[in-house]
Amino acid sequence: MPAAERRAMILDAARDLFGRQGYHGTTTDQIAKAAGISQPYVVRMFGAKETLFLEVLDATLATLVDAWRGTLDGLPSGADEHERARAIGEQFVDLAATRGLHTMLLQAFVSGAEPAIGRAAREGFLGIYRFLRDEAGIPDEQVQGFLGSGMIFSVMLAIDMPARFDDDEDAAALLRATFGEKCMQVVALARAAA
Amino acid sequence: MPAAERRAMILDAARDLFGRQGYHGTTTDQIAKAAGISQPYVVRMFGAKETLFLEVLDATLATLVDAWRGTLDGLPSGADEHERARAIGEQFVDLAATRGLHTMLLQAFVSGAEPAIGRAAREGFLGIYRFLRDEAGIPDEQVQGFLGSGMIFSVMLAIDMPARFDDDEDAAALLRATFGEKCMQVVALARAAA
DNA sequence: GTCTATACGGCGATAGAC
DNA sequence: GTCTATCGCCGTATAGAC
Repeated sequence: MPAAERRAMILDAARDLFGRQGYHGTTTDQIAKAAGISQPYVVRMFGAKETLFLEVLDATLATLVDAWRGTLDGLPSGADEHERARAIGEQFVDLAATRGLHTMLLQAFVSGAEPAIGRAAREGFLGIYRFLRDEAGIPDEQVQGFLGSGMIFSVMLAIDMPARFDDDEDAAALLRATFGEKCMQVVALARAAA
Repeated sequence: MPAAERRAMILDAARDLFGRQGYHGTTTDQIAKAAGISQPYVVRMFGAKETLFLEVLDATLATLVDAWRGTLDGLPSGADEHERARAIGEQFVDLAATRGLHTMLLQAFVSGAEPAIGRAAREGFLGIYRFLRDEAGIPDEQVQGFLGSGMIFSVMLAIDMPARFDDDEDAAALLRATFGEKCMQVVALARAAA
């Protein structure tokens, strides 16, 4: 198999595993097994586990921003900032289909104790902010609400709250409170991705 | 030293370290050194690293909820839901003085791959929701905004964004966008805690 | 391009003394 | 209540063959 294709497979498997278990909680052997190759080959291909994590982070951010660009391009040119925010907000939720995307970002944000990861995570967050401000044209007053709802969605995925919707009354109430009318849709999407 | 006091010291040291480095990224030896005792004694006292993490999580949630109760008690009895939300929101930021509190919670939320931690994290999140709803009387419509801004604050601490306020224009813009008027105060608090 | 074998360090946990 | 010594496992990384 050509190296480029192999890399993509490894990056996909690694995003899912790093997203669920974090940087230190994931072994290169788990990633290798998920990608169907040997552990030393994973290390050989990326040099070190940390480099792999950083490449996964870059790829994940690129996937997110590319998807948002596509969403904005598909919008009628007269769309105002609320419509744009709503559209990319929905796209963010839909990206749950890309397994591990949201949790991978969250894991990067909490792995700042590794200096290189901390730098990349900070820079990645700033890249998202710049995109919202400069490309999506979201005014600063709306940024907090947008980022906040994205964070809540990501954390809900991380703690697998949507799985408890049917069994736990409070879980259902919380999901309704945080996602409002879109609750059922979000829960369905999250479950399909899990 | 009496066991109870020793426990409290270990729990404090562990909260800080787990908060910065996560469950898998923190060793029982680091915690022992921070608490000034030997590594086997840490394990002996809590049985296992996982038990220690779960106890730290419980203690951290208790600290948060107790602080919030105190805040609500100090409010004039006529305070409406917006005043109550504002008061406990400020208290949440002030709790940055309790080193590692916010990041510890975040770390618990992303460590759900360990079954016992996942359960405790989910239950902890629900406990926070119940407190907001039943004790603080925050209506469901306000819950998303409240939780969202709390998440953003916690993530900003985790990636050490406040430290970049002076040097990075975009970091400053992001912090202003997410914290508004309270930005300077929040940045100062976050830095004092770091 | 991919594997097997393996070195090496580190970590959680146990044993047992004081 | 607290320590030292230590076991055994696991994880990353390297060497080197095919």
